[in-house]
Amino acid sequence: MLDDSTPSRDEPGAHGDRHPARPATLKEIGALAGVSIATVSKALNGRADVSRATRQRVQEAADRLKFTPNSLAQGLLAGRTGTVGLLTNDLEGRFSIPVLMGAEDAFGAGSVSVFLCDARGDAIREQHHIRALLSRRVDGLIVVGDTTNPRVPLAGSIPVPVVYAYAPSSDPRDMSAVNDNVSAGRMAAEHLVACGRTRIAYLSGDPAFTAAGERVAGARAALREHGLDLVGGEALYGEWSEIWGRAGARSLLARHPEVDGIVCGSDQVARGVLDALRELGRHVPNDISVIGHDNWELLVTQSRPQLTTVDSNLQELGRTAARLLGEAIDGRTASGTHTVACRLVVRGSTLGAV
Amino acid sequence: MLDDSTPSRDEPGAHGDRHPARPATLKEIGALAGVSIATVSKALNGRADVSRATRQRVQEAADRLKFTPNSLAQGLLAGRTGTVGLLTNDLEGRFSIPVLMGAEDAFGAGSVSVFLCDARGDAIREQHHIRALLSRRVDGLIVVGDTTNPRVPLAGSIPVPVVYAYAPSSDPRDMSAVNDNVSAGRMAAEHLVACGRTRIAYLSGDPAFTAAGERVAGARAALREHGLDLVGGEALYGEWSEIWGRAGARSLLARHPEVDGIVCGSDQVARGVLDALRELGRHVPNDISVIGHDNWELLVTQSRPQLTTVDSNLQELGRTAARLLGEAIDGRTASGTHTVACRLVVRGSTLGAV
DNA sequence: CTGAAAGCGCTTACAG
DNA sequence: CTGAAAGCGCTTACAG
Repeated sequence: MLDDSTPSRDEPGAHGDRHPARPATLKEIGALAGVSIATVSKALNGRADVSRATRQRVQEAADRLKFTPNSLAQGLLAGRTGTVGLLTNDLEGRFSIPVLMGAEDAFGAGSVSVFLCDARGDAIREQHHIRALLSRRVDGLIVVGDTTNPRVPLAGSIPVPVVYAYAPSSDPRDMSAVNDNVSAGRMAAEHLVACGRTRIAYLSGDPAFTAAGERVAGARAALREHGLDLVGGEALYGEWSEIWGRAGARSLLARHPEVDGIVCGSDQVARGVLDALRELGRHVPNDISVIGHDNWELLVTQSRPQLTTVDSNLQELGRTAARLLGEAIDGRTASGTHTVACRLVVRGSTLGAV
Repeated sequence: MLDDSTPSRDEPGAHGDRHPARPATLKEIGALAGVSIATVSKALNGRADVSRATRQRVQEAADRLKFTPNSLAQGLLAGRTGTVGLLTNDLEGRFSIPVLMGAEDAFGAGSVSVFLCDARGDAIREQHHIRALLSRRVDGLIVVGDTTNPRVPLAGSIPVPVVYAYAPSSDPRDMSAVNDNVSAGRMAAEHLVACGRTRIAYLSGDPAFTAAGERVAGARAALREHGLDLVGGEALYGEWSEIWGRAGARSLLARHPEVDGIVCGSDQVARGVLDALRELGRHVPNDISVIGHDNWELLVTQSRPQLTTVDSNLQELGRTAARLLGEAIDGRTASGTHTVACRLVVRGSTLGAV
């Protein structure tokens, strides 16, 4: 019988001996329950061949000692650690955290833990992190880009599966999980057309980003299907900023005052456009409908009016990356680029347009 | 002699056999170099008592096999894993990532790896993550709050040191690393006074946040030292949003048109204030100087003019948290609340004020 | 200077 | 149903 009145070895006063004994081991549980460590292991792992009575006795002893199995030892035996590395360059955490969350979901909370490493755009630091992660025997790696541009694959031969998220690997044989920016652009233009807009212009971002051109291409394709083309014949490129959005909108409206819809390459650009239109006395959405990309909370909910946008579903992207990685770890490799759809989020900047 | 012309067992074609043999072990290196694993271990770990010749032979063999030591095995022996858990509720990653970066710096990249877990404000999920982390035998835990409000300490007796970052633990005996919001508020007001402002108002954020009141208290203290008080006698509270910033500014200016400086509880509020002032025809900084808090890149660089603000030094906060945790892990516990200073960042919204 | 042995905490055949 | 033994990959006294 376990004597519950005896204070357990692991229950110090709340703030007295704060880090008491090292964690309990199978051996100690075995001693307390009067069985061998092999039996403790089986009992705790729910193996069939343990008597009910023994199993219960072991369980009680384990609870008494606040037993937590040592994953290191388990990992050493199993040849698998249940850990993955998430490598990012994302200084602001805008992409990494949603991707991390999606990955946690997909892996099933608890069964897999994620090492997050920020390389800060530094190749040396990236190498350090990779070495450390491999030394910790992660089962796989997710590399999150800070832009949608393809990136060079990790250097050297990595002995575990790697999935590139957001930014694909430039090697098509690698596994990548990315947004479908073409259909995102299509989605944006379709929505403006559905709002009854026919004189639609495009204010894009930095042309050095593949996402910029892809979104424009999608939008133009959609317009063509409706017998339309972009006002001015071309998208205007600048940078991913409100400043550019404001300047671009002024310039656009000066040349093409007839515009009744503007697709913006990002929410930042769109936010600038909204401010400029307000100052030009153009009403959104009555005179002009505006739509952005990204669904960046801070920008879209605080603008006047709130901004309709195309969400990148980053969390879903993370889930997809994690799923791919999981399959590869299990030997069912699905190489190549996997696409995650975006999602229209309608708000005041297009809603109620006449 | 090692024969370099023989392809090593670990060099598959770039995309052929992608995940070749499991990683090399000391045993394999020993076999290749013709020594025992004990000697391999000593040679690779730079122990003194190994002959130069042997050490070199071992090193060559290790390089040949692309040896990476198994941290799990090392951790099992050492009773230390060189890992810490970072527990956050920060959906946007705005705080977690800078804190993570600071922690990586303080720990020294490579020597410590960080598990990042997002509890998403869910106590159950937090428990799951803690169990998983303890199972992985992290050496310590950093708990990052998503607000500056004190939080309840982790439930149960955690067998490793815990440092609370950004949000302190409500138990003063715990280790916490937080901003000094009082002196941040003081800093903001001092700066406006230094700019020659004398009719200074305060537009705060959500009064439910301790940071709101602390910043106000600091600002008032600074003003009093200059024989000033807040215009209107009190700070105006609302929420942490541009919408409130716009509304608050209008209301403030209607009642106190003489205002020549506005301290804002956050950059979001300040951004709203800037927009409202512009629409009211008040020039910033000539008529009115405006200062915010947080130095949130997206907000401060895209506003008109750019926003002077008080940076929270989150990365430094992360370094401090990591340093505290490191000391606690080494047994040199420094309990209590440790404060990280903020930093004034001057931009156009106060610069050049007449 | 080198190596055999014990052991970190666990799991898994294999006997009993 | 239970346990002794081997072993995952490594480090560390301890002999030689």
